[in-house]
Amino acid sequence: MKKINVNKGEILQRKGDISSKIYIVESGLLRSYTIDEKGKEHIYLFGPENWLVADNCESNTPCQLFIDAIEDTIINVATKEELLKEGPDLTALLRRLDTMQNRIIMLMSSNAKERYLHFIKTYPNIIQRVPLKMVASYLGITPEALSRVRNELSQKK
Amino acid sequence: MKKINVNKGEILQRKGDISSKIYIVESGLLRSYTIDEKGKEHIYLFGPENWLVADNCESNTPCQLFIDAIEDTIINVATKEELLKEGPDLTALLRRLDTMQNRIIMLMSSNAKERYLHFIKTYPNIIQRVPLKMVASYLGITPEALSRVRNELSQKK
DNA sequence: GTCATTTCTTGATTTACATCAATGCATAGC
DNA sequence: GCTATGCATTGATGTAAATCAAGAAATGAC
Repeated sequence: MKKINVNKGEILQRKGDISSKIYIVESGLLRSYTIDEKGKEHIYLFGPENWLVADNCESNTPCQLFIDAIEDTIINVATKEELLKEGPDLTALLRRLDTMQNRIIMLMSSNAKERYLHFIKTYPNIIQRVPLKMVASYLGITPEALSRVRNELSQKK
Repeated sequence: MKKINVNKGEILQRKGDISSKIYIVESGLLRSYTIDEKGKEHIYLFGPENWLVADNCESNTPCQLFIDAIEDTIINVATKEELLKEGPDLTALLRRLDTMQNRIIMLMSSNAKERYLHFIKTYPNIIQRVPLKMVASYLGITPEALSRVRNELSQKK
């Protein structure tokens, strides 16, 4: 488990890499994302303080996700093997599954506005720290659509 | 860890239940799903042989998912506490995370046709066993949309 | 400071999919 | 057997969000 500094913009892992690294964020902000065949970027996860960021690819298979730093970030790096040996943090693992479950349900049942409202409620601190286009990418909508949703919501107040 | 038989149509768990049960499918087919505020059903997971089906809700918080049997099914039931004590199957847990990761990426980047093609490639045996409307529900599209996709694909051949 | 690049917004248009409605086909119950 | 219920398909219409395009505003480089 090695502590390292990552500069804003630095890429830790690329899609296709064979990597079994796990990043635990101490401070700063990471993100993991894919780029699809049409060249569109989709953010899979924001990794703020205390989050664990990793691709779930099996050992020796190519990763699906890019991981980079949105802010200057301090992380602890471990290999999956190390983490498995020490006995992984089950609570964290289950919380992660819970996050993913919520995300899937949200993606299947919510429209743009509902997704945005859910996001600002669940991650109130993230929205201040990233450009809106990244929020849109996380929500699975376009920046234009997000702009209109936000506009509509501010009208109402 | 108790082995029980479940009849087709039987409901094992309802949304809102406080339950920490985990179902490991020995034979047959379970499904977990939610019903949103608009009354629409969204299938979260199909659980065929050897799959683990459970809600990831924390202990003593209400579940989000319904779980029922699509076929007559034999399952092993454990509580989360039991499973944690015995040391859970980490490989299974990671595979599950991988499945969820793929699902999220698919939901964000694929249209109806791509989702369907991905589904029949990934779960070739499921499609024979469930009504198409459940496949549609899993894919996050309507039965009508699925019907049109399938129609279009069969034209091409 | 200026200039360049990226981000955000606004409007017009298009498109994929949902919704609504009707009909055909099964399967199950009696 | 017949009737009822659920499932699948097809067509017509509606709609949320994508796409395309152009400016405005913010950010960063020098």
